[in-house]
Amino acid sequence: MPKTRLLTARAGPPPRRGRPPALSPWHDAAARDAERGRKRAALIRAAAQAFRANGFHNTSLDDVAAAVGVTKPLVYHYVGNKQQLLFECFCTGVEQIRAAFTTAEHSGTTARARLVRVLAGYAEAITGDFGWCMVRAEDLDLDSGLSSRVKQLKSEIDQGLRRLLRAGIEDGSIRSCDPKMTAFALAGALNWIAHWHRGRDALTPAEIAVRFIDLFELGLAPRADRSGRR
Amino acid sequence: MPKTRLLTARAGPPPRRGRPPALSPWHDAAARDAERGRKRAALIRAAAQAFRANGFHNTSLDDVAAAVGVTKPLVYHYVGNKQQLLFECFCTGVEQIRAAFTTAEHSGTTARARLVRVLAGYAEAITGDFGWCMVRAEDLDLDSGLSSRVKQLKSEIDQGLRRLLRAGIEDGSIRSCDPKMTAFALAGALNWIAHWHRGRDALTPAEIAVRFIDLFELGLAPRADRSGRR
DNA sequence: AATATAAATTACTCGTCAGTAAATTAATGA
DNA sequence: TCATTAATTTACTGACGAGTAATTTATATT
Repeated sequence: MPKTRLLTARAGPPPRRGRPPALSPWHDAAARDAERGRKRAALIRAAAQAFRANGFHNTSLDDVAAAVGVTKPLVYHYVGNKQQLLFECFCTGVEQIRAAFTTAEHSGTTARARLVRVLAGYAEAITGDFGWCMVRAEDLDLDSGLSSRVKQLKSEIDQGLRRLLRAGIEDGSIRSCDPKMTAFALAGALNWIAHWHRGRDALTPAEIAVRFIDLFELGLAPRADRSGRR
Repeated sequence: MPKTRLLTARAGPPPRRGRPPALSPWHDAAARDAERGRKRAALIRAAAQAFRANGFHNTSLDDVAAAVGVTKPLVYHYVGNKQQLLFECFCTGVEQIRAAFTTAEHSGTTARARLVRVLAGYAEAITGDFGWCMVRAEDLDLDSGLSSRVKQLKSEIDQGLRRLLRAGIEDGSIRSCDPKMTAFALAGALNWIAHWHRGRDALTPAEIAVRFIDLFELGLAPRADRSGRR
């Protein structure tokens, strides 16, 4: 794992880089804040990668700090503590999935078509850096406050899937089924990708999604009809 | 969680219980071995329950020992170390899934029917005490020796699913599909049950399996034909 | 009875790691 | 140029928990 070193190792603020600094204090303050945001994000991403590679409990904050070329106390400077760090990873991942929902919401005619869009975006998100944290991170590792927020976020995604399923049953694009169990099955299959997918896998996330969706839409049993074919 | 206390807390061998001891040394030796086996199994089961409840890293061996009314060093007496304990939990769970395969192997006419049998047994196993260990235990927590054995066992299950899928495509009971991705999707959906299922859930494992299998067999898209209907 | 062996305990060691206190360096602003 | 604030470090504490040594208690064997 190459050290990304997006954060400076030397003490003090980072050297100005690129264009010469405008003297407006406004600009400077904004730039500094942005810089801080970028560093924080880099830290969180590095943590997510380390957690995925070695697991949460086998990753020390020293490891995370080293991965980004920095020392542990700085981690505390950017994010409260280890739990918080995991939580941030989780949120970042969830955000991607929410984005998939909002994108799909306003696209596609039938609810099934929208659902398919969501599933594709979902698969993309799971294979990303934060997929592991979203899926494998245990809320058992978070104390009640953060744990319940995680459950809340997960539940929202679940509800989103169920809603689409119900809508599909309404508009006739989806066979009548138990929305709760079906949502669990869909999410489970997709989440599981985080367990086996590695960067150098034969299939791209998009290709994986296509095959999964084919199964979900058409099922294993052969079809005499052409219904559901695109 | 009530202490099961299947192991005695007093020092020394357990008090003879039930029928008076036959004096045959043969019988006694066998009985002692059996007793030891039962205690070992109880320990492993208690560990699996604790791991599921609190996670592997949040469960100390003191916890496990206490759960069974005993002290830590005895855990080492029965099983090598913490990793080994996790590994044993894993194996116990896998054994149930293998049983599902062998049962299904000799039943059902079409490969799809056999697959459905396997999936039902799989779902049962996942909801059991050892489901969590099978599914959520990270091989990252095991050092290379045990880790590779775990991977081996998982792979065998995966291959079993793929083989059934290929057989189904051959005999026409399953639509043509990518066996690898399909096996991943099926296993993922089922494994995920371990994440959300709790003992006091509305549906029994069997009922869950029925709904999952319905989705897998028939898909989300409405069917004009009756193919695949039972 | 005496000895060996197994079951279980108490009481310890030792490493790791999350989290913190205090110091340092640099930039920003008056 | 001086003071303030942010970024970053070094050097520490304190707890927890895996694993072990030595010991006790009971059963089995001769």
